[in-house]
Amino acid sequence: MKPSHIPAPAIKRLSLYLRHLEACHARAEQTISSRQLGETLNLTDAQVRKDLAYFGPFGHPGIGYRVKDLIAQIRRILGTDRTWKVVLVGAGNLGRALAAYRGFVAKGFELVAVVDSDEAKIGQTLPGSDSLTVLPPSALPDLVEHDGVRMGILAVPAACAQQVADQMIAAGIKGILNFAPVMLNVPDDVGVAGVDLAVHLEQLSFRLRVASDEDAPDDS
Amino acid sequence: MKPSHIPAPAIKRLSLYLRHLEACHARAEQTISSRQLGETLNLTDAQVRKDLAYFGPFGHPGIGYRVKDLIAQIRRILGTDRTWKVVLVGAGNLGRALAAYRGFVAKGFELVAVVDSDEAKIGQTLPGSDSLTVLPPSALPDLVEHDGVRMGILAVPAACAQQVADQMIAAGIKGILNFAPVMLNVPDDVGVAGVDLAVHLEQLSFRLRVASDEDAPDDS
DNA sequence: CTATGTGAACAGCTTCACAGCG
DNA sequence: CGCTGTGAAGCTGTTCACATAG
Repeated sequence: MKPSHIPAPAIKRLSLYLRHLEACHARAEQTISSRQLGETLNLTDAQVRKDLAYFGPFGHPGIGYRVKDLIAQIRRILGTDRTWKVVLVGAGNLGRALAAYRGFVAKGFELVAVVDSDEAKIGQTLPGSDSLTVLPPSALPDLVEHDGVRMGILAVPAACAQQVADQMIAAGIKGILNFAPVMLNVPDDVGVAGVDLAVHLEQLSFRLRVASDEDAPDDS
Repeated sequence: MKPSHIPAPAIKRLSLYLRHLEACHARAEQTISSRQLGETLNLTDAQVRKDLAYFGPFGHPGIGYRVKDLIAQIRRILGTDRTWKVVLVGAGNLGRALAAYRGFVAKGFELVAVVDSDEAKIGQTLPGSDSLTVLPPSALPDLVEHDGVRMGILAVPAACAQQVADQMIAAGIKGILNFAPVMLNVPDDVGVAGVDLAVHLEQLSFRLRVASDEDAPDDS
């Protein structure tokens, strides 16, 4: 039986396993052991086995995991065995880049629309993307109801992020990938993942500061 | 005395505290209690106090924390009281957007150079940025030694990410913000923070899949 | 003999509860 | 009183060690 509660970090690692498994599959490898899968990602073999065992007995004692099967299983678990339609909200610098960035297109996500509240941008066609035209925010409800969009990427300035997020939620969007450096307030049934560049850079800064210098360590 | 080991999650929250404190400062608020600071970020007051107390007794019993002072302290802890010079490596879609994106410029980081190995891109001037010209990878050692660059943002295709990271490390870069969907192999004295869009989207996908209970619950 | 799946031991992070200070 | 700083308790996630299967 599966545990009712699965650690959040385990879900994150599932994505990493999938990434590596896809690389193995491309190299035509048939099976992989928990040890092999773990050492690429600096994890113990026990960690890998436990993560996978949360979801089912996918392995074969004495053999390991069949790469092809495990890919299919993890995709099913993560929900990327289907394709999720995604709307990009915000056509500023960051938004335009994300529209042109194809890194996630082949991985179960499809960018089907771009929305911006700036009158001047509405109607523009974004270069690099599949000729996506910038739509007004009023198009959001239709995208959800008619086009089956469930997820949105939020790439607007911090000052209006919460307000725009509210519009997205009101339209029926259930998952938001937030690039604005603010903590979004959302209902329980809406998922938020935050990507804050400043936070990441600050983490690095902290590591470098303690590693390299100690001219002014601090107090006493 | 301060504990020799500080939990990594605490460092991450420090960035979030800083973000909120800056907002408070902009609203001319003088002091803030651990409870107030915590409830904006969905954290307990004890959590906030413990995080801050790892680094020193910044609070004042009966009053709380002085916003201005705490901002200065956290900046000092994170190392963003100085400005870090950053090089962007990779002038593709994502790289160009990051160059134009000003979200982190005012927060202690300054983009001073852009590097790409594509001959066709070298010499180009990126729009939106401060007239940065794309340099060849051979410029990296000079940027580190002469210009004081310590950190790099890696925005190149997955296939060459490790190789390019090795060049950066060889040049003396000590912190890498990695946008490529691969696990980088680096020495202990180099810090890596990864931003993987596919991983984040997959986390959302998982949440949505389980939230919207469905047709094929799982295995047997 | 190899490699999985898993209860038990362990470690690390968070919350609690209270002493102490303004 | 209000609020911080902090040992102690509690909980969650990771590692260990072994039974089990091929």
